[in-house]
Amino acid sequence: MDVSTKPRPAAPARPSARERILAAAGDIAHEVGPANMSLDAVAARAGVSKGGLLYHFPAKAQLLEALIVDHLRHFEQELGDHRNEKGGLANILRSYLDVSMVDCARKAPPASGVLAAIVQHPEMMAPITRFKRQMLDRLKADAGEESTALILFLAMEGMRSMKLFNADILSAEETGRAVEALCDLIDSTRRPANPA
Amino acid sequence: MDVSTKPRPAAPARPSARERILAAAGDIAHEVGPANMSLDAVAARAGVSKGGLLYHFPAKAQLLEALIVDHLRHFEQELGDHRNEKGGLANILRSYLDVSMVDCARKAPPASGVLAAIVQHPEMMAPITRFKRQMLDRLKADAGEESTALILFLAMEGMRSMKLFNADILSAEETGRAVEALCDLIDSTRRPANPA
DNA sequence: TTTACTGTACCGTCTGGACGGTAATGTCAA
DNA sequence: TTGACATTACCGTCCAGACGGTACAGTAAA
Repeated sequence: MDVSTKPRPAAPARPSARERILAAAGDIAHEVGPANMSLDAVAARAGVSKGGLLYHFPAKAQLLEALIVDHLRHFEQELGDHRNEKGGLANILRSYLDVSMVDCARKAPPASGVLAAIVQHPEMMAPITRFKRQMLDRLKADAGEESTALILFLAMEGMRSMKLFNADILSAEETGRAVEALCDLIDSTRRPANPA
Repeated sequence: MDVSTKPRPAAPARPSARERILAAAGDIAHEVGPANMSLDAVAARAGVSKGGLLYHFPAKAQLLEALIVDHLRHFEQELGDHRNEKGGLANILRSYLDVSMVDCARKAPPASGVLAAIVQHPEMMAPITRFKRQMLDRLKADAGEESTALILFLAMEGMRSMKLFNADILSAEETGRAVEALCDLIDSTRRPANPA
């Protein structure tokens, strides 16, 4: 009953302004289109003044870059978590597939933020391209056959792009069957677990 | 020697203003980023005054829409041509694969125009989504196994998205091997040619 | 006369971002 | 203990420039 235990009456344990801004940027980009994301709108959505926003991100480009960095780090994090859960036994192909699909099942906003960054500053695609190239190399290293890694990678890029554009083309059933087929592909070309 | 045979001294058989504008839009979108495509820049690149541009496309949204319609019609056209070349014998899966890959091998600008449209007016994604859904249905109808159609579709979406973002992730060799693998997949699950 | 533009001038709106506050919270010497 | 200053984390306003779009007078070919 005593409200005084919570010094701040509203918003218990509210995320930091920075996090709120990043999340708001994704939301706004998703709502008005990635090309039309204005700082005013982001600030308002984040519950921050424009001055406050510019304190955390002195230029729009820096906000956009943060969106990308965040996204990449988040994916890498989830990939690591997934592999640890499986005790490091699962091969990367499967982890990559699972994490990508979980990512795609999420709400669109975060991806829209990344899209906003890319279309406003095409050069920001570079770190993403690098990241994906490394990802592909990791897949190739662990795949029994190169073609398996390539097809899996391409299929996941396809999934991701459909999510990025909010294009719900595949039904849930089709998505499930596609994943199943990719699993079969991975397993059928799996190389001998350990040469020892 | 007589220049008077060509009434216009410069640019022999120059494409129509409309076509030039559409092409210029793609170029500009590619150069400055799909979000930063301004009408002034497009008009200048197309060698048309701003008034001239607005004569053909009274609003920016109409230019963007034309970019999408053009792109879709162009793809459909190429698909038809490809099938006719093969005397209608090639199954759609192969035609779709070939045409998609040719499309991806082209210079990026046209795709950037489409991207510009989508990110500025997300609702313009709808016709593209519809088109792709129909494409997928056609693939499914002709595939021996649904999973083949799904994987091929996803992989091509992946290819297309990498092109869209100018991300040259796969080497030419990898691309070739991926296509080969997809061909094998199509052939290995081909259903009996004709039940008659 | 119509079509297909050119060229210029202009308007209102939006946007990024610069800037000058300010309140709260340290930090530290006297 | 206190006053002086520094730092952090913002707020709110203002402005120059860019952009989409309008208006309109002119022109050259069909």
